[in-house]
Amino acid sequence: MAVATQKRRALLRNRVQRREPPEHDDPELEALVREIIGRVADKWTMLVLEALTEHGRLRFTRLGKLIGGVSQKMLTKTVRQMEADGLVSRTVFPVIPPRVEYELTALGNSLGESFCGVWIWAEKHREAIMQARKNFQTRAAG
Amino acid sequence: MAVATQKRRALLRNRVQRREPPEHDDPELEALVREIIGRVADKWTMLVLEALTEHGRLRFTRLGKLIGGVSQKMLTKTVRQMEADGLVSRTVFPVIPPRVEYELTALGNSLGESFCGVWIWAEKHREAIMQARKNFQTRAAG
DNA sequence: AGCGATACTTACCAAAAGGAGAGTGAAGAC
DNA sequence: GTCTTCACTCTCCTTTTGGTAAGTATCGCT
Repeated sequence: MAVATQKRRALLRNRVQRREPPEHDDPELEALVREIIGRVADKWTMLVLEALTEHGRLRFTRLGKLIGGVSQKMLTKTVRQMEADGLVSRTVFPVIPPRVEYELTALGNSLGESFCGVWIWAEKHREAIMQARKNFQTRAAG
Repeated sequence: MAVATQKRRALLRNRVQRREPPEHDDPELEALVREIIGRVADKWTMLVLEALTEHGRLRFTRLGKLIGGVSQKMLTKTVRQMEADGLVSRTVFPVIPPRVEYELTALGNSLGESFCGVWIWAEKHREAIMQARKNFQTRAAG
């Protein structure tokens, strides 16, 4: 067991160094990883992740304003799911009016770091993408 | 990934120093980046990305089988959008029966590399997530 | 003549996402 | 006594997503 874990760790390290996506040999594991990815690769989840990474601990309303364009319903839903997955902690202060603070857990923070590469990619390549879209448009029209 | 994190942190620090909240610092750019992220952080897009990263050039049907559980409709839609964004190239061979091959462009490859961190995160922390879910369940029940 | 292969497209339908707006509850300010 | 605040929750409604199944086109094979 310990040996297997070690082997697995080494494998992951190598993958990172080779910058290759993980291989999925075990179908059960693969399904699980996909389910996690599917959940985490969601627009609102990523925006909450970003806001909390940038601003640390936040109250509900402020979090919503920082994200912008999110309805209370969706914000509640997203943040609750993230709590269920252990990505954020939710602290309720028993005062009136209510005060609830959200903060990334260690797990949430590590996810934020992993997604960081994608944010940078988007910023870096936005012009290339816009150009690609234009080209596609004209090709489709012609 | 550590380098990427540093870069992002630096970027964020600059924003803070300039006293510009993210939603007001070039709203056009911000909106664009979010739109890109929203498009790219999609279940099927990520799975196509994975399949093409792992297996290189692929035909339509094989791509669908490798992803598994995707309908023709969604595969077509996803792959077309990725083509429009310049992430994949689509090569049609004028033969019968038709032969169409999909392959990542340089841009698509770089995105795959950026997402790599997320895949590894999901694999690495899947147990922590499962545990968090269990805890949340029992807490919600109690 | 009929079948299979391939990469789609289209029509139809169910489910989920998500927005708008109203309601809640209890304390403190006016 | 009414208003405000906050973090929701609930209902109603529209939009989007996505699955299923059928159709299409053309060639070679039998």
